Amino acid sequence: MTETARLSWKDVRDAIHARILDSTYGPGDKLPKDQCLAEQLGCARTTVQRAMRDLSDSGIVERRRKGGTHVRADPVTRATLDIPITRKEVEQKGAVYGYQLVNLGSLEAPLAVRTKFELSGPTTMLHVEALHLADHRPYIFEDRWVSIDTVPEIADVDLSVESANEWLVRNRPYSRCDLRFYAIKASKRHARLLDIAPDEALFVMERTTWIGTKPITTVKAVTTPGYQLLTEI
Amino acid sequence: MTETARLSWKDVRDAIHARILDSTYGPGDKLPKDQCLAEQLGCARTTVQRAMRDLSDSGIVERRRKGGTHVRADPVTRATLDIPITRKEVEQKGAVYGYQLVNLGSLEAPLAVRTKFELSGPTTMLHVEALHLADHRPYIFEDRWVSIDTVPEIADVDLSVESANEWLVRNRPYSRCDLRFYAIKASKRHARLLDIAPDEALFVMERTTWIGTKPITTVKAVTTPGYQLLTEI
DNA sequence: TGACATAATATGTGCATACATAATAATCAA
DNA sequence: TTGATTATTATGTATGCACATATTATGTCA
Repeated sequence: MTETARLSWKDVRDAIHARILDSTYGPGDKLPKDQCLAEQLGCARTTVQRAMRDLSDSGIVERRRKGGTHVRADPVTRATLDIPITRKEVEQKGAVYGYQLVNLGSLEAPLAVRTKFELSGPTTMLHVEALHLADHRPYIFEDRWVSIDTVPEIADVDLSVESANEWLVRNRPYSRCDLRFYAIKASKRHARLLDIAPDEALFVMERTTWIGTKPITTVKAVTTPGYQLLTEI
Repeated sequence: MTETARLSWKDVRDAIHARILDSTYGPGDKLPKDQCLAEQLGCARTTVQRAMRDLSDSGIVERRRKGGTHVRADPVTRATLDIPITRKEVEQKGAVYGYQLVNLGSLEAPLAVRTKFELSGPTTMLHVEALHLADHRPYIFEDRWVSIDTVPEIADVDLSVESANEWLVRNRPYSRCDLRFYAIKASKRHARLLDIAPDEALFVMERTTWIGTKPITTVKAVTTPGYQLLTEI
């Protein structure tokens, strides 16, 4: 009944977060310095530091050397997205995964692709179009360009059997990844491939990856109507 | 020329990451234990721990007590999304921000809303529809429900002047937030409000927030054609 | 006054150490 | 063989301390 267990950094984080939530410290306010909070709460400064890093990662506070710690004045909604391999995603839902190569060829990358990769000159790339199926129905149509320079081994992969999505993600780790999400109206070709009505609204996920400064792949994943992307809870 | 500067945890992280990238350790492989890596690299275990936590947060490795550290067998694309206040987003683009209240009323929350909040009984909530403008053109249409129980002060806010988006985010921090993204076909009402053609494909962001277990607000932000959501670089 | 060097300061990092915790492996009883 | 108990082990956490680094505040000189 005298001393309870020592404080964990999560306790400290929650204590500080609670003070922000109950407006003890409002948006833009400066928080006491680590050392001070450590004394107030009865722990080491290292523990406060650990807690603060978490709050900072979550976008709740901002820290600057010498400047101190402030509650973010313009809060942002910060979330972490996990995009799994499509096969895993389908299996996760309890559906049967299927894969179907639609089109494959080595050709000049269009300007849009070169722009994504920040390439200037003309470049030949591998173009792969494929369907991912869930329970034998179209699920996602992927339109992919792969850098032959960076990933020459892709030529030896039988893309009619194994999806480029899976092979690349397993064999070609990346060091940089850009994502973008938007909506498009289904073209006639999309409608035919995905077996839906034309003019349907489709959710699109675009992903571009590099290893160092060298481009690996860029893929446009066109989902079927009803598809939703959720954040982790 | 004997001893260089001591290793930073970022150096250690990059060294380990490099070994994963060059397939010294492939997907699913077990990594040496922290202590061992610390000796190999010439630093304290704490430093390896710090590096490993970062790799773990990035989804590159998985760690389990006693089980050790493994390179993720099923890599996921993990990214952090920042969704700012809409006004800030518009101003960031160098456009003039505008706001326009479309509809306001206190009424019975529909089932879809109650489901999102995991509420069982009938509940009266504040329903707010508003337009965010960029350079005097419609930018985002927001369809929002606010819990009057949790946020009674919302009744005193003049929502014809200040957006609920901004007031809530500044005055009502949340402890939990769910996000979902998808595409819809513009209804006639959407078309009229957003000044676009009907049947256009629109990108939608839905956000639901709680404080503890108490619901705060759920909002469906319907964007105009061409809108793209990007990850941070 | 303004430019530039200098001091002060809050956060960031590295390390040694001790102990906590979770998950596995080993052990032993029934 | 099975099932419960116990030991082992790799990661996780807390602490004190010293020093690094970035940034602000101060002071100095032209």
